[in-house]
Order: sequence, then structure tokens, then C-alpha cells
Amino acid sequence: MPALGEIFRRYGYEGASIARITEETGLGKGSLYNFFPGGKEEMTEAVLADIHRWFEENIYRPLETQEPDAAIRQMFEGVSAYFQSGRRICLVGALALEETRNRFSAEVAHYFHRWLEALSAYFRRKGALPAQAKEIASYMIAGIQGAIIMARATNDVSQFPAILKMLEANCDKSCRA
Amino acid sequence: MPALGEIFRRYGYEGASIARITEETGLGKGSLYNFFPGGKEEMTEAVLADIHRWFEENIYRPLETQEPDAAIRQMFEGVSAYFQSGRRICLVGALALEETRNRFSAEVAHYFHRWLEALSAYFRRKGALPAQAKEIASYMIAGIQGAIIMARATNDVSQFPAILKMLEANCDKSCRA
DNA sequence: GTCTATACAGTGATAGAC
DNA sequence: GTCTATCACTGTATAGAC
Repeated sequence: MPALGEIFRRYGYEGASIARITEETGLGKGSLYNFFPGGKEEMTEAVLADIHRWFEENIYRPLETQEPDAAIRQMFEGVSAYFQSGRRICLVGALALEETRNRFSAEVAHYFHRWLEALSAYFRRKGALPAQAKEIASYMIAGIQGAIIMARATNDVSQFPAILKMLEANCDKSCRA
Repeated sequence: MPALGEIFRRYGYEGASIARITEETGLGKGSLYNFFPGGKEEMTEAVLADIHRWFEENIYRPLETQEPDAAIRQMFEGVSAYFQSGRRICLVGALALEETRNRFSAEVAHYFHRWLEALSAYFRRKGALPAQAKEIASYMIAGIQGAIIMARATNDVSQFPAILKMLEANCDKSCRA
């Protein structure tokens, strides 16, 4: 399952052909369609669900339950580790851009709304007004997504941690304001 | 040519089939291959070159030649208009994510490096140290790219101008510091 | 220059042997 | 459960008529 996710990340939805999937997973076509009768679409949904589970457990929930300072640090550390400092792309963000005929728009929207919700709660706990909290949260998530693009586009991984560091610093500033 | 770009933006590189291109441009296959003997790859390169020309003229050059305050305002206004407040995606950013076997990585890198260069120059003119200027520039471009993702992913166009507004405000703050 | 017809590799998907 | 063989279809690309 993680292997499946990696293939979609590398080649995108359209680029991840069944042939490539059989090749990299070692499973035959028959096996794949036995596991996922719905084909590639079902595989993608399973991968997205898997990703959502991971973020729920490692990012969203800690953001809501842990003590604020630890919570936000864990988010930045977790995200940085997950995206391997920008070497690994965000599959959900990529799907949002290609938007393969809106097939997964519900899952994509859910992922980002949930992240927005958890991060907004953090900023509210730090004393921000609800409307402001949501704006800052949106700004932060956008920055993370953009950091991945910058790192990939310029072939310079150092861009990712540099941007995340500035985001985190901006986090503190917004909270104190 | 603008139509061609729009098709790539809508469907991505892999999703933009020749059939769809003939359909939406009204040109037959023969005509397309007459204009672009290299096929889809050559079409993409032509579109990327066209995009680069537009940014060079409307974003990069004004950033470098105009009076600083007007320059940065024109960048944010130009970018906002170009991406239609997040309704339209950045083809170059999308290619950076899918990275269709690194076929266009040179063009993609060039686009972002040129933008970084022009924006860094602006921050230097506003008094930032060279290293800082480049970091802030990278941060800003990442924010813009991320804003597109957020607007698309959440199906909420208002995210885009909200994030750009915060970026622009942060611009001023960075300059005064 | 543009269109129609077509070549042929590659796509997702299914059926049947083991 | 897994693999092999094969299906119908779509993909890019080319050749030739107008």
C-alpha cells in the first residue's frame, strides 16, 4: 500500500499505468484486480484513505490534543519528515492541480478542510479570532504546498526547510500579534 | 496558442490527448503535426516558452525596472489576474509536481529561477541582504503556488486573494525589518 | 495547409489455467 | 490467490488525398 502511494506520487494518476504498478509491486494484473475490482480509481481512493489516516493520527490529532507549542512543532517536523524535505510530493496537492475530471475532488477537499480545521483550532487556542485563525491556517498550508513545488522545480531541496522555517517563525509572530 | 496552454492546464500533460486537442482547437491531427512535428512534447515546449515570454514582460521586467513599490504591486496584481484568482492553475508548477519523466525540468527550473532572480533583486533594492532576499523571494513564490493549490483543493476561490494579501503584507514587514 | 484514413504500441480490464 | 493470455479501446504518430 505504501508502495502504491509512491507510484502515484512519482508518475501522477494518468502516468501510473497498470503495467508500471505490476512492475513495481511485483503483483500480476489478476492479483491487483482481485484486490481492487474498481481498478486504478479504487487503488487511488485506498491510497488517499491511507494518507488521510496517517495525517489524522500524526498531524491533525496531535494539533488538537497536545499542548500548543509542542503541537505546532510536531506538525512542522512531521510534515518535513513525511515529504522528505520536498523530495517527496504531496499526492493530494498534485491531484488538486491535475484534477482528473474531478474524480477525487471530494477526497481532496476533505483532506485540506480537515487540515484547515485542526490548524485553525491551534491558532484559536493561541488567542486568534476565528476568522483570522482560519486565514492564517490557510496561509500556512499553502506555504507548505508551495515549498514542495519550489524544491522540486528548482532541484534544490534546501528550499523546503528554508521556507518551512520562515513559516514557523511567521506562526509565532501571528500568535503574539 | 493560448488555447493550447489552456488545454494543458485543464487536463495536465498526460491527460491532454491529441484527440482532445484537435477537438478544442478545431484543427485536424495533420495540421497539428504540421505546426509541431515533435508532437505533444514540442507543443508543450512552445506553450512553456509562450508563458515565459508573458512573465518576462509582465512580471520579471517590471520587477527589475520599475520603482519598487509599484513593481511589487504590479507583480501581485499581475499574478492574481493571470491565475484568475486561483481558478486557473500554474502549468509550470503543475509540471514540477508531475514531472513527466523530467522531460521539461530544464524549462521548469528556468521559469522559477528567473522569477527568483527578479524578485530577489527587488528585495535587495529594498535593503535586504542577498542571502535573505533570495530566501524571502522563494517564500513568496511558494506562497503564490500554494495559494493556487488551496483555492483549487477547497473549491473556494476566496482563498487565493486572502493568501496573496497576507503575502503582500508580509512583504512590507520583511522590507521594514 | 488542412483533412481523412490508418498504423501500431500502449491502455485498463477480464477470463481461465495453475 | 496469483499469473498468463487476450480483449476492446485509446494513445501518438504518419501517409496520402484534396
